[in-house]
Amino acid sequence: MRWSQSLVPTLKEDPADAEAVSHRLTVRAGYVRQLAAGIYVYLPLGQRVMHKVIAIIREEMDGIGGQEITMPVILPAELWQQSGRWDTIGGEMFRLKDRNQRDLCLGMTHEEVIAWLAAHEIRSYRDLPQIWYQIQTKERDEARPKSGVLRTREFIMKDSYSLDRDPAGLEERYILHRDAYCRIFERCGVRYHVVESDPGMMGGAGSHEFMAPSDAGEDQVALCEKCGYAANIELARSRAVQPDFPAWSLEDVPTPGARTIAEVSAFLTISPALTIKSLVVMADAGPVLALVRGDYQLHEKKLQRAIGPFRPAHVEEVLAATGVEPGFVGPVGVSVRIVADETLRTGCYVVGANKPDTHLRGVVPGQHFQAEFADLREAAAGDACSTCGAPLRVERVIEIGNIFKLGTKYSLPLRAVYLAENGEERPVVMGSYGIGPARILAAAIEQGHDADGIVWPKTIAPFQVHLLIVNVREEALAAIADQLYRELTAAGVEVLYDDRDERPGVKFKDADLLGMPLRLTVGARARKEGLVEIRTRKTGAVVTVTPVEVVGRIQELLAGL
RNA sequence: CGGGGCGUAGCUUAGCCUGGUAGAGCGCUACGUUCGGGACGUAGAGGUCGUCAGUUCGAAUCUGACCGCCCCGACCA
Repeated sequence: MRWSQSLVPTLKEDPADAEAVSHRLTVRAGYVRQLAAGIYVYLPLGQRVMHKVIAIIREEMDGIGGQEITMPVILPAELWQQSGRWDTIGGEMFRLKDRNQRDLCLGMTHEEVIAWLAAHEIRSYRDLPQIWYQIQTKERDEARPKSGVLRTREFIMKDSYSLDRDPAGLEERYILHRDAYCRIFERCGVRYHVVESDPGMMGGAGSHEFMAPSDAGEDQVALCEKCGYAANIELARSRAVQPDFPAWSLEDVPTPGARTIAEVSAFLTISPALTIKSLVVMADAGPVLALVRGDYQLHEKKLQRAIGPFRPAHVEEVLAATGVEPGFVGPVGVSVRIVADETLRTGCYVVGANKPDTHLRGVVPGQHFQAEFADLREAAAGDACSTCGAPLRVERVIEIGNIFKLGTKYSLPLRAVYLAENGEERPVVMGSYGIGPARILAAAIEQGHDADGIVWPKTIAPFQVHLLIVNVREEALAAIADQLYRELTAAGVEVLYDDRDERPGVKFKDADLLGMPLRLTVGARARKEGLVEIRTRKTGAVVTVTPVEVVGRIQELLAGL
């Protein structure tokens, strides 16, 4: 591709509204433009990256027997009413009416359509198993689009769905997908972890997420280096390291003005691990007191699993439930439901005394108050792995793929059933599997960049070679560069040919910014000594070769990347 | 949805507090010089200062409403 005839609008300065590295670089290097919050145009270079990622995904999906189809973006409400998700999914679903006032929505995922299709077309156990997939635009009215192409309201997704006779079949299809996903992310050159995850609104019996380590990520995972345990922090299990508990006897201690755990532990000069954090929340059935050890964070999803939907209590509600303002609330002597984190089964703690400016020291759970116990705390770095005991690491990540065992959650309401060998009618057992190509693009940049710009993995770079002619007006140079462009292209190497009439500095800066794996420079040395330079973007290593050697050396260098 | 910030030329922005007809750098056009790490000169084009209403003799500037964008949180594939 000749740059002089292409749309590659690079910017000298960072766009004012971009913060994440991948956001800044995709905009500056001319890969994308933002049309509205969470809505993007892919320019030619961005489009080429997406094509490459998608081609890899398609190969691997076809490789496990996937059959590509395309489902509609506009969907009738009835399907979603049948599965129940018309009501359970909130503002995230774009909804509209047609000219006859019929309810429609824009597709955010396609389990319902797949179940509908299966209900119509699958009749016998002989028709199973099946893997159907599509690579198509999804629409989700995200509450908060952010970080460029990482979280958008419209995005391409590869979603696939497996149909099986029974859970054993689902397990097979699930493993096939897991392994295919590993190959996809490896081929795309992104680092990732496979972690246990929360099925969330998808429902079902189990799920994993594919997580690319990056500071720009929205999720966190807990990892055990020793035994390989890996889980989203939303459900990660771990064992707290127990402090040495002093032999306190039960007594009130004055703590004037000390409300937060930090203030109380500093005032009493004790470790936060010797305190209990008491939080009042309002559940459907009324107030609940949730307890975690002072040095831990309450994980709201875990609490929700334990008590159902809730919200933080207002000050008046805290007063009504405990008789004291937030800051001095504790579990002793209150009459509300108490749910405590597992960590608190043993020990001796300082808690709020439910009296102003007072805490209670020497509280022993089970003796001074009764509680239900559940896993409520967020796993933290340094916790012991619940499987092997080694210390856990916590890492920030970008979710680039996920796999769900759905079971019969959608096949039952949508009547996707088949006739078994023995004549029995049975529900199809489903799985669903997603990958976000744009997140692979962004994760690759987050993981591969330096101060000068992007450093693409060769497999998803828009071009392998950035051919740079230092001065297009020198005919001798132009002749050499044109010739190299033709030869490389003929040899099947993808070349971005910077044939613009720009000064060398501009071209070098842009080459670094765009991030192609190899840069081929035709400049003064070509004129004087008949030599051209090949520079590896990642390492900066330069080799000097004669023009006739170029194609061979380029292929060699690419093979080595 | 709650909190914070910001909307001035294609991009990055000054001016706003203290009202008096809008400025810079980059980019763009033309010509000349220059040509291996974001050159220089000369001459140009380009702005309903987000929108609407109000205050005022006069509003980019003050007030209100609305719209849009970013960040934190909530929510969530």
